[in-house]
Amino acid sequence: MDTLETRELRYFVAVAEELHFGRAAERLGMAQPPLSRAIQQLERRLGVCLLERNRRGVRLTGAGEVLLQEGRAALDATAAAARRTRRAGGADSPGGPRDQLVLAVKAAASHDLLRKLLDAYAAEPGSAEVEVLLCGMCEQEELLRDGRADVALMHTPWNSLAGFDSEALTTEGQVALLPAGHPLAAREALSLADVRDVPDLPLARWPSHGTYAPGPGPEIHNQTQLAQLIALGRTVAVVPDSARSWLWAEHAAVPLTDAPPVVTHIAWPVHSRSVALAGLIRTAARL
Amino acid sequence: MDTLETRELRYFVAVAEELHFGRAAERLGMAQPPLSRAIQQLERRLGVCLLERNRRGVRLTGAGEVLLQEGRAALDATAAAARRTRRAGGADSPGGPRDQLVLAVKAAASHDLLRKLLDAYAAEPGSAEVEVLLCGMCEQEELLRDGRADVALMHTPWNSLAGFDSEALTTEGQVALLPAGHPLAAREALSLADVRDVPDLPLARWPSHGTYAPGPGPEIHNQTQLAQLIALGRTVAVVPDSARSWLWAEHAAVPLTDAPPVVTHIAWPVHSRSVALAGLIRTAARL
DNA sequence: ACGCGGTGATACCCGACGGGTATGACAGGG
DNA sequence: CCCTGTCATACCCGTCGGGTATCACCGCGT
Repeated sequence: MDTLETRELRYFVAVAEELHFGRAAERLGMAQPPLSRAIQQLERRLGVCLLERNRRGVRLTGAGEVLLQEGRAALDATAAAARRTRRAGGADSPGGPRDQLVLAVKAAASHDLLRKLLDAYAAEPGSAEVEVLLCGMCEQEELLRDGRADVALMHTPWNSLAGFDSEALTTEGQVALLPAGHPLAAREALSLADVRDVPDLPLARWPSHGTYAPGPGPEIHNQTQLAQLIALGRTVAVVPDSARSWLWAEHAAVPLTDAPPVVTHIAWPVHSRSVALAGLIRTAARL
Repeated sequence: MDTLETRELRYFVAVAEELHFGRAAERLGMAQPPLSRAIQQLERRLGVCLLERNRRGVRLTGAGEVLLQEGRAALDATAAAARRTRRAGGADSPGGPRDQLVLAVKAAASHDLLRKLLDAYAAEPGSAEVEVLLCGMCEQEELLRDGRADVALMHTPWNSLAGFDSEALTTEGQVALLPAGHPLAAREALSLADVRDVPDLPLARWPSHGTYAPGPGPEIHNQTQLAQLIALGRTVAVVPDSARSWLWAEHAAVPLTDAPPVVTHIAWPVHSRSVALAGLIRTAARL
């Protein structure tokens, strides 16, 4: 009577994201009429109007917004349950598959910290196998939530630690990454204001949870692209100190006096009770 | 093919908790054979053995433990989605039902703080209606997770703030609560060691997430019971300073020098995006 | 003004599957 | 030894989820 099925949540999230029954049905691999009916049944069962159907397309009501948010979280949780259970399968029988940990790391970030962590953990007696899952800019949180990863390296202020347990590992400052020939590249230090309004060098824009803030600068998708755009003199970026390890000859890095420090954390889902995970965290904390 | 239905999770959690198909089926309001079949299907779909069936009862495998843990979380998340959506229903239409917040508080704890908070918030312009949900010793976390509450007052070190956003409100010391006539009641201050091994007064035991640690003292379920047992000279307890507001004449409170301080937090689920909630938190932070 | 395209809703049918009842296989205890 | 209690199997049935065909409605073009 009052318990939502994951099927219903999947359907509703698809419709709420597409705002179009036909496209949502296609995405779900089904026909449109049963999808319409399913959403109507869902609305009846909840006793709530979720969608506002104007003859031209669909809009979310307030309750719909809530269900989109909460439904995504619930779907993540069930997906995580399935994945983690599958991975734990057989691990109880002695001689079964070794413990395995999936560690999510932003590609090209914290490279030497990561190497040190992996080396130190591998040297521990009884350590599990660690699979490194290199991901995009802000995906670690999603990967942890839906069970594709067990543990992640995260970087405040870009990642949010909300909803996870975490331990801070290192703190570093930030530098401005400029084309080597640029006048500002000769300075000893810069402030954020200096790099924000350079007329010929618009500040690069990083995605924040899949969307880009508006602005004049180019939209950055990965580190290679950023490096090239800077080398070409098209943009300037604010990056952590450790980025110096991948500087090109055409790059210059100038310390920033007032940029917020970047803290690298190791983070994991609350209530994780795996000995392998505990060992990795202990190793990380000792670095 | 790989997406768990909430029905399957409900069934498995019931079996895993009862460790008995018959009782689980009864609890679920269904017959035992379809339940057996559903669990078998679940195991086949996950490709994992979840239960070890000895002819006498059932035991969880390692994978089963994982699914019990993760499945509970997933069920909480879907229940929360349903509840919060229902509560948000109609709130979007102007003139619809007022915003409502459910605040979970341990019964008899932080009484004056709660009163101040409610008064201050009610005085705010545009404040929502606040329903106070008085709960047992450690239920706030569950209430927040499954959507029965929107926000809670929690007390470290008893409650865990893991998985929630929170803000610290007040810190207080702890006192030993003794029968008025007891020799220790005359002391100016006590240490934890003093109250731990009083031969004639075993330390009362509080439940921690539903279970009691072993020990000689009585198992406490609520504040009234504790007060009476102390007055009867049967036990001694360690409680926050603010408990002084409900002391009886037969009680004596003696400060403890080395007890961990009790911090009262206001906590809420991560990603909450309600203006009413934000207002309540802001009010609390200003107290 | 009229027809056309595109939206979501309705009508109807069918097969899958979730659930019930009856029964079986098997172990432990009086 | 049978009786009790456990979970698994066999079989039946009704519900309901999904597909196809179609409708009702609106905006827009000519």
